[in-house]
Amino acid sequence: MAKYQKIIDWLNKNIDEGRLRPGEKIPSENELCEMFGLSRQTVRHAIAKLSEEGLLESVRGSGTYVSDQHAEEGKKSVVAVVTTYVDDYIFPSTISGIESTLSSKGYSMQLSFTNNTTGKEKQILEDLLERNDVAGVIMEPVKSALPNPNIALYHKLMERGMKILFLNSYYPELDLPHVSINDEECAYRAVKALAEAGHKSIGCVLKLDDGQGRERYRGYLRAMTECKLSFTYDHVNWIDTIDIKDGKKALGRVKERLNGCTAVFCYNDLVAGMLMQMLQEEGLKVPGDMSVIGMDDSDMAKVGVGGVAISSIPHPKARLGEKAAQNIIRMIHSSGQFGNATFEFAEDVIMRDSVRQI
Amino acid sequence: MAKYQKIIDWLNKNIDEGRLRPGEKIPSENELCEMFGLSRQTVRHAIAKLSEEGLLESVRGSGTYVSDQHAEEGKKSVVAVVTTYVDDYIFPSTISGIESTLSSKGYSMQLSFTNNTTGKEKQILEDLLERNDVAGVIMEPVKSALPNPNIALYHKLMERGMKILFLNSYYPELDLPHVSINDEECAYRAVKALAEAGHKSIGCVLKLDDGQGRERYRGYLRAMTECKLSFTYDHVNWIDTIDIKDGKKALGRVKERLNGCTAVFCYNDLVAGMLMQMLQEEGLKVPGDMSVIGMDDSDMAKVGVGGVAISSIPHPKARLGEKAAQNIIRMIHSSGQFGNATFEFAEDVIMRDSVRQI
DNA sequence: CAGTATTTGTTCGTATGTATA
DNA sequence: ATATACATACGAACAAATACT
Repeated sequence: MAKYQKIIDWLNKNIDEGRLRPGEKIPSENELCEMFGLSRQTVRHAIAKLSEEGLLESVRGSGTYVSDQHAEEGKKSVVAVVTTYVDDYIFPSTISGIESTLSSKGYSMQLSFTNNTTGKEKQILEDLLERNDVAGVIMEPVKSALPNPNIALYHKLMERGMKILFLNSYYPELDLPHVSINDEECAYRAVKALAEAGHKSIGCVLKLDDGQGRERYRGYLRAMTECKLSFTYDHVNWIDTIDIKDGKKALGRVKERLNGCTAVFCYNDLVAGMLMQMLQEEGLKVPGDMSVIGMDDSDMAKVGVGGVAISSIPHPKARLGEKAAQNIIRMIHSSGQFGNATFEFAEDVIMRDSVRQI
Repeated sequence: MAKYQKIIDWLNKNIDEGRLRPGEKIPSENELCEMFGLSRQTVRHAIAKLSEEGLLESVRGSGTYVSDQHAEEGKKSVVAVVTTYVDDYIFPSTISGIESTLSSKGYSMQLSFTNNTTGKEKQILEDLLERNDVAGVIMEPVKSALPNPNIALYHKLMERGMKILFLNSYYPELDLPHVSINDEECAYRAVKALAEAGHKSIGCVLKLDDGQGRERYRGYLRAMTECKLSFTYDHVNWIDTIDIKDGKKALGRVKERLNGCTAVFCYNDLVAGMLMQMLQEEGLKVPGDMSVIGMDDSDMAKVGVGGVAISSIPHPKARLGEKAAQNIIRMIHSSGQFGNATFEFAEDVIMRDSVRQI
């Protein structure tokens, strides 16, 4: 190893461990020469290297000082925001909430999409590893219910001190904070609302490839158990993202599996709407024959399908984004340790036409 | 001036002026020593400085080479995208189109919002001036119909070689390319469609504070002239962004000014929808008493107001974003000169319930 | 305030090691 | 194998800015 590298290591170590604090003067070149038994040229080479990195700043006639943290933070004013894809009704508000909060605190936002594929996620994470101007990441997990092949990359980012906050869901393998809705609690409230309306046999249609589906399933189960309703796995329907795009095809099976149910809890309003449309086309009435409840309180829920407005649980949208941005900024400012930045929203059901009181 | 600075200047000049091309070997350290009559340390110091900047790369045992352009571009792989605000129906698709195209070419997207205020625009432009990792900007103008106080900042950016492409509209003061819909042509087609349906007295409701309103007004005028319809300025209604948020209040005046019209061309579907709602509430029938045509082909147009689907001109949304991203990349790659990167989309009217055939 | 010591900035010279052509 | 060219390292000197007495 080169001799100057030893000086670099020594300085790095002392700065890291707090023996040399920001603004403090490091030993003079001649002192370092004696300490290491090296020539001044070599010492100067080491100092030059660290100065290039911005860790040290020399003042002629005075000395060499450890850079202010502040000066370093000024350069790292970008927060990367990575989401899966763009939907029309939640994404715009959330992203707007994130951006307005970030920009009011002097940060700019870099936005990427994973298209919900781990390949693209990998590419984005590798890019983040190479960049040194990104202070933090707000990340929406990719297929968070399935084992993720990019966990090692997250660990690398964490080792480099990158602040990471998950949005909407989280990877159980990583001990990192998240900001999301409390999917379990929301699902619980939705199903409980159906039970309180007098329904005994309640099915569900959930998404299987993200953690939100998993959590909502847990909430469904808790409500069913607590309300002492009989639970049959026959009434549990799992669909995935592709099914949602295909639409009716995938929902054909669903109708059969809801046989005997008087109510169904749907993953979101989009699924609820598609289901209602299918039921109506087959001559069944909502809520007469089947009560339906969704999530997100989208425009579709308000307008309704076939004139039947959909009961739903509101999504905090803009507030979710603001909270996520606030928390990533807190994490960035607090060096090393920070309080728990996890936050979960839970809203109450908005009852509309699609649920029948028995 | 330090002697090593002379070497740096000489090298910079030769690289700038193309005498030393990317990939080429610069004179060896010893050659430079002789050329400048300086010691090898001094020459090495100069080379080290430039290597830190990424302009030179030394290979032990071989020589020092001018960095590939490619290696330099690798660092400037951020495209800033600045839009006014987030709406629910055009923005998501457009931004998604931009991001997917940028990311497929190895660029990442930094997104900011001006909230349609010149103050925020100024702040963003100043930030861009300080940053040196941004290769290009896709910019949606702020209130593009009014004189812009930030033109000087745009000139500064241009002087620094920043590639700038405008989206949706443009500043007439600046000779810069834009990607947008052809507002003039689209408005022309919409109004012509009304004329071809037999309408003689056609009004309009347009937005006054952006260039799109101005262009659509020109299209309205051209259609009226070409179809030899009588034009009265009484039938021209100007509203601004705040009116749209206020909703009905501002449209009260509009109804009076449309007196005598049998059809009206609206700035977009949102305005068309609000107008239709107001007319319906006052007992007037669409299209019986008044035919309405909008723009953007939003969900609202498809679903309709009071069961009346709105005729509209489609917005290319995702394609607009893709085109903008493609063109900014073209501009970035072509050093200095580039072909005209301006592109305008023009779509055909989609006729629905809201226009009556006379 | 002046003078001196300290500290970094610049430049010269020299030497050895190591990768490449 | 040799010459070339970069990488690392040491020694020395003076200049310029700062700090201290």
